[in-house]
Amino acid sequence: MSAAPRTARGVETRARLLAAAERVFADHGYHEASVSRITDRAGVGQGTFYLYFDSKFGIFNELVEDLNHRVRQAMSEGARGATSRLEAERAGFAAFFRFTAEHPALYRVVREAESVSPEALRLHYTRIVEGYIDGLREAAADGEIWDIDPTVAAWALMGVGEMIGMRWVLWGDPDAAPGGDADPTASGTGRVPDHVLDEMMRFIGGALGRPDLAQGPRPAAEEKEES
Amino acid sequence: MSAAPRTARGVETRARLLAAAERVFADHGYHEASVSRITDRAGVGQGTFYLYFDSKFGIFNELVEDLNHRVRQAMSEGARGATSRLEAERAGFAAFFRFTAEHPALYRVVREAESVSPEALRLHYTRIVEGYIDGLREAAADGEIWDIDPTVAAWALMGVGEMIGMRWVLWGDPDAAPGGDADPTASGTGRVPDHVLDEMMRFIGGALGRPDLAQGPRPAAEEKEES
Amino acid sequence: MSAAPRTARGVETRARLLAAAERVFADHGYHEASVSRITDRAGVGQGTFYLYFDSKFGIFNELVEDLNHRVRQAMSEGARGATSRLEAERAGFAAFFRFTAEHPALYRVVREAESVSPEALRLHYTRIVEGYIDGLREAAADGEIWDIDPTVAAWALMGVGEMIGMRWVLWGDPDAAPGGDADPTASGTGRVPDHVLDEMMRFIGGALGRPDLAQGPRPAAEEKEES
Amino acid sequence: MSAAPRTARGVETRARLLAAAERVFADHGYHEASVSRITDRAGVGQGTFYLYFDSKFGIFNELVEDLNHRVRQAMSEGARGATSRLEAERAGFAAFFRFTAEHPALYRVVREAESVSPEALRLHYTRIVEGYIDGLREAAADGEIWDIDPTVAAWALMGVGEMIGMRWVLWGDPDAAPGGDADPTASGTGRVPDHVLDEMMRFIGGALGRPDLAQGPRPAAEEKEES
DNA sequence: AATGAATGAGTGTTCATTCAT
DNA sequence: TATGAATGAACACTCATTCAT
Repeated sequence: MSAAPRTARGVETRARLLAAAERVFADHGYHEASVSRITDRAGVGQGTFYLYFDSKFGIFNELVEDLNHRVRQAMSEGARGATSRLEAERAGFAAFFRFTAEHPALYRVVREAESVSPEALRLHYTRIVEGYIDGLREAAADGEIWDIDPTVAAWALMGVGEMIGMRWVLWGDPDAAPGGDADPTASGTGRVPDHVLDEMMRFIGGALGRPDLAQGPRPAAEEKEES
Repeated sequence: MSAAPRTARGVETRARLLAAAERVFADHGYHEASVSRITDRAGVGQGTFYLYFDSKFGIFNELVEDLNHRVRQAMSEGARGATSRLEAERAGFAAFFRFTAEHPALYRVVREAESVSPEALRLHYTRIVEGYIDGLREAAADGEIWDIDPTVAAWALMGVGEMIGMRWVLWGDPDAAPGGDADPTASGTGRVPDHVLDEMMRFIGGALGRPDLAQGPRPAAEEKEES
Repeated sequence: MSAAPRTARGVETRARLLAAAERVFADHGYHEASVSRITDRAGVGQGTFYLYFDSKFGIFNELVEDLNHRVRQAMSEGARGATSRLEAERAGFAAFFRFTAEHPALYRVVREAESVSPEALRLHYTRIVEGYIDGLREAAADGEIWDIDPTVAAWALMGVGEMIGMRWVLWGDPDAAPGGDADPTASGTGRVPDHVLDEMMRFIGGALGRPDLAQGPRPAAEEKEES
Repeated sequence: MSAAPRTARGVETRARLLAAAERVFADHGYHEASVSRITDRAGVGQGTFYLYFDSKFGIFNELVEDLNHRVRQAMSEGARGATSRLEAERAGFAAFFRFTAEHPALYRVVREAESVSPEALRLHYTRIVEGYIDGLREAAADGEIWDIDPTVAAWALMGVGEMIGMRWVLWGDPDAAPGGDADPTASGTGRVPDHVLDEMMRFIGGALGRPDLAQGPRPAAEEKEES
């Protein structure tokens, strides 16, 4: 049975194990990531692992929880300084992409959770979606967006962020073509180019019926509107 | 080394193995799915597997390829009978969700491919996205949508479909709440309620700047607002 | 149950299998050599193998037998044209080394036979040794050699030939040093340099007490010493 | 990855595994010797094996190395007490045969190494030969033997020892005839009869041109010296 | 005579977990 | 608190052999 650490040293060891797990899970995926690899990277003995975690499955769930907490915090912090709703929205996504770039484990771990711990997976997505729903409700109340069903819209937004992040952050090289001989796992992590972020925000703006996002940035759009 | 079957009996056996793999991978995920479970379900001996596939990894890749082919076919077939672009679009998504419901392996296998065979994963998404891109280019040329970057928009659409499908088809029960004691893996597969599909199409319509999609349904929404 | 071939085609097939086995056993050793590799190389189906041989073990024994027969024939043929006993002796060894170079399977198969078919191994060595014994008896009767025990001497001669052959024919490159990064299995097969053959004959000549062999060449060696 | 043991218990376990491997490889040959047979004999679990050795191949190489070390030590220790060169030489061979009798693995493992680990095989023979070469050089410098090429002579000596050892020590029963129904693998290990050792030393003595070895025992040899 | 499909026992190896120290 | 030794179940994969055609 694992237990909460009782000493400062214990706290430190536990944290080292969790950090090591994030790296190892991100690099190898859940099944290839052995407990011994985690303890090696953490610089502790194998037995020590079981002082703080019940099982490999246990640390996995805790890690998903932890990442979920941190990514949501990063998103709200990212949006905090914004002076307008528009800016805040964009800042939230940008923070999400930044977090993804720094913590590729977020993607790898979460996607693999589908088969490892579906429960944890649901919790992760649901929590983020709930944040979106709240924001959408507020915005709708302020008349800033259409009256689109906030739950559906929130899941759609989640999907947009996930795919754009996967494509541009995780896969990195914007010109990466499947079949290329570069090792896809090694493609490192990039960032979302400004252009892509712009277009994505236009997509979202239009979707939610925000004239400010969808049409403001683009005179070209107006021509079209007229046509 | 695996080889193509040379007799009718061999063709039959190979097909049985592939079908069994789809089921087993969907039920257990890649790593929990043992070759012997696949051969058991196919009703052949363990060694027979290796007459037709190089490895467990090999059949996995082939399965991803196969599902990719079939889902794209289902989508274009679903859209074929449509009389308007609008209808076609909606029919394509509906076909995707139907396929998902019948082949939950699509999700489970593809998502796990992130860590099993990233190359296959990229190929899968990229091929679908390419279909979207073509459609978007055409629509833009016909003046039906804004001049949004088709690549960005296509990935965003992919994300919308993926998340809506995951939420409503894969998780099934629309009211499913994480933490419920129902086994999430067993929650079976449902279908996307019409209301959700409607809202999703409005989301997409607005995103792409299609007044027909985005605004048509709005009056209905207004009633709701009033209620 | 295997059977002797009844048609010309069958004779041909059987011979092709035996030749393929020689190559495959030489290249891979007994255990790495699968029956299917043999049938592949012979260009026949797997089942065909069992028409002519009882088992993998069966063809192995037959091959050892076959090689034994051929190497002994090569040795006596090699010696046949010789005009003096000295020349004949040398020619016999030279023929042995030549055969070894052309049929590396002889070494590889025979040495591995230690653990595969000790019975076949004994038979192989014993037959060759018996040839030596006969020759030694004759020579002793003619007063050409000491009265050394012919059995002991014969086994010793066998060892000399085996090791010199292994070192210079099988390992090839005379300067090959273990630990070099060249693949030892690929070092191909060489031939015994004249100098080595000379020295070996002096060794044997002295051992058997043949002044002709042992001392004749010495003056040449002295030049070398002086140079 | 295997690691060196860090505790006394670990050292003990590792040694038990190596000893068990020697027995099992000797009894069954490399390929028939399963890791589980080794661990069974060592009285440890299967997994324990991989704490100390990388693979079955790894322990094989280590065993060859180990046996090589020990046989060379046995030979030089055997020769140490000798008061004359003659005695030392004979004692060295006798020690070699004794070691062979106690460690039949030496032969079985080394001969099989031809196909399992040619690199290890070469190293083994080369190291022993190098010892011979050194001895021959010294003897030549002291004028005790002819000026025969020491490398050729050393390999020849190696062969003599190997074959005599195989014939009399490994096959045991001096009258053993191939085709007898006794199981050849079970023929146990015998010792080289004095008579055989005597004759072998005469063979070698003559070969190297040592009057002390070749002629002492045998008046017949004197005729030759005169010629 | 010839074949290729089928088999299932057997092997090397990994790894989450336990436990004595 | 920490550890490394030990375990054994589990798995991917191979291959000699059989058999229906």
